[in-house]
Amino acid sequence: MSHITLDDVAKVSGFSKSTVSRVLRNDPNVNPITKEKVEQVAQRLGYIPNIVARSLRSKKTTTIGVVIADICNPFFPSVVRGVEDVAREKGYSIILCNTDEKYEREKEALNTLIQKRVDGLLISPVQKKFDDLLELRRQKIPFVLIGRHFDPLEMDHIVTDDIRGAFMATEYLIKKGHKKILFINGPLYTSCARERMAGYKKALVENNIKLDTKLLKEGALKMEDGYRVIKKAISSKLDFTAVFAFSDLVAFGVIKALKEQGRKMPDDVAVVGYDNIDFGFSLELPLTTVHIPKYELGSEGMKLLHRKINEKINETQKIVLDTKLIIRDSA
Amino acid sequence: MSHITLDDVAKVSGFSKSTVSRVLRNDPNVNPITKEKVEQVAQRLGYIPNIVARSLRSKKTTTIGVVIADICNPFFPSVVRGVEDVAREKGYSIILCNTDEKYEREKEALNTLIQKRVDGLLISPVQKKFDDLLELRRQKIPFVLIGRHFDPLEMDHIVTDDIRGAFMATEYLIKKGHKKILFINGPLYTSCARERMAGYKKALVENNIKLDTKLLKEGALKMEDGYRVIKKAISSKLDFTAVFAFSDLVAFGVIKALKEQGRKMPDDVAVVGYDNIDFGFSLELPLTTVHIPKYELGSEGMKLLHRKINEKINETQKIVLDTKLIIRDSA
DNA sequence: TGATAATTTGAAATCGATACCAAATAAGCT
DNA sequence: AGCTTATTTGGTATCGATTTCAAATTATCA
Repeated sequence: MSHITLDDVAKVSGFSKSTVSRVLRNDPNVNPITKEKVEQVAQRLGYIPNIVARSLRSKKTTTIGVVIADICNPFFPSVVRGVEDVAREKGYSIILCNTDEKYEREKEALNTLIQKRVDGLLISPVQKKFDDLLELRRQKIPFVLIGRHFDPLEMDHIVTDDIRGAFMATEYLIKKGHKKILFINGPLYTSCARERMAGYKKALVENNIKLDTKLLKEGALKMEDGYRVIKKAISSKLDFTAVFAFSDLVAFGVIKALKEQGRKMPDDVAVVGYDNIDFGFSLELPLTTVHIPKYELGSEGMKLLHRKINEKINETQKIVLDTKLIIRDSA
Repeated sequence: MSHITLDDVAKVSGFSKSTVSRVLRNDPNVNPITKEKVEQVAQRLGYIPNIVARSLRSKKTTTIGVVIADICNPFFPSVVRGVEDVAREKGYSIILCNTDEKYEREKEALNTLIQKRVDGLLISPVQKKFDDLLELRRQKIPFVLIGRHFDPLEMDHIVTDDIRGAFMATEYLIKKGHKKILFINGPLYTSCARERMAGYKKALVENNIKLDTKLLKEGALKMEDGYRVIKKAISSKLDFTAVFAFSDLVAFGVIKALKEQGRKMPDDVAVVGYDNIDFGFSLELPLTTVHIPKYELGSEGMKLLHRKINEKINETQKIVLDTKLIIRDSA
């Protein structure tokens, strides 16, 4: 006795495979009495449906792929949690893949996910290239981008209003009297870095502050990056009174470097982060930051994906969630 | 043209399905010249193997289930990352499920994972009941418990030495002169809470300190729990000079409450946490804590699972990883 | 009551691969 | 050359469900 199959249930209950299948799928076209009988037999035999077989025939796996940079980046757990909650509710499981911000890894992940025939994908794309995404489109596999988007490519996505987020952060610093705001931005191949740059510049322009390109740094993703930039800035005597960091993680590095250099926060240097990750509040000086609705990014993204999978929506859906400034003590 | 199948590749290349299948699986029993030809055709047609079909026949899905309490609990991302890295390397994908520490959710998760025919499971069990795990065993599905274990049940697991961890933490506090150490433990249905309790008591005994049950609290899992316990302890004038918390998360709550009550750390009250999560260092006063090798818990757990799946190991494997005390400033 | 429609059931084909065994071909050796 | 063995290939059954379409049964109503 290897495993009880639908066949076994059919034989024992005396009904056909078709009928048994209908019962187990809760197909309404079946006599309640029959249903009852079949269910009892299934129960008694300890029948466990084989979803692999079902998937092969029905061409649905009730599984979706979630491709992110790194679950250890405190930005992502909430996103993934949002996805999983909605996915579970709708009957999907999620396969999680980390790319470490490497295009090749993203491509590999998408490949196996395609081969495993996931019903759809939620992707926080690396954005160094996008051939792999075009391939998804060619395969007609529904997918939704999370947190980043490719502007001219007309792909479904859910993002946050980063122009506004960066604008608010920068303007807040300006209103506090800062004119020399060091902007440690992320890699410019990401849409969010480009948009935050736009927000930063917009705030400067509207407040008649001339852009100083020496105050623009890019490519920061991790704590070390923030740390390194500050160390270098200080050793090269760069003049700045405030720092706007690409992420809270980067801001943490900034704060660490500042502390080591004996610069006081927020008096010597004001610091504003981005993301509003947990524990940003538990710093020596709670971090002022721009809040991103991370959970909603995931949950709403999954809802959109679900619609994409089940309804035939042709137009590209673009969702933009609001950001908001969280004022605490670091600026 | 819906999708290119192995059949199509066979027809176009002129070889049989069997041969084509062998080529695509890298079976060595095939003429290199044939292999070359078939691969070219597959490439040209844009053939994408259907792993669902393969899984049905081969009874292997190259997918494993990962069941944890909550990816948003900062303890888990590293664990999951460790799992995923090794899994990917060995050719597996991971399906992630959150249980929120609820038995019913765990049971549901295991059910769908069984139905999806995962090759194995990594589980951080809720431990309120374990019928679902016995069912896994009955189904002969390999699984490894992570971070928690059921002592008399002889199940494979990978855990940390929590008796020693709690012992070290407690003894450290004692050596610092503390005699009244409030122990805010986790729920006693978890093996780790019970072991930490044992470590705590052992340290007291070895140092001739009488156990005061009023200093024992249990059931704490989240920040709020730590916060609440301290508030209540202080309002009821409980006498303590140190706190040993079940987790860093709980310790954060403790610290918050302490701060609100105007008690200084570490002079009025010393605090020690557990887990050594990221950002524990970035507190006002960096947190003294017990380090758990989270990544290794995941990666080694996955390695063990892989062996369990591929070799027929009958004896139960129990792995115990070392904990270590991280001395910082909070105690 | 008899014709028609609705409900319920079943038989067979199918999803796309792998497994198993047999056949064909090539290689090795006395 | 002739026989044995190794290598390579092919045919068919199979994994375990769903789908499609037809048949049987029951219900509806003039």
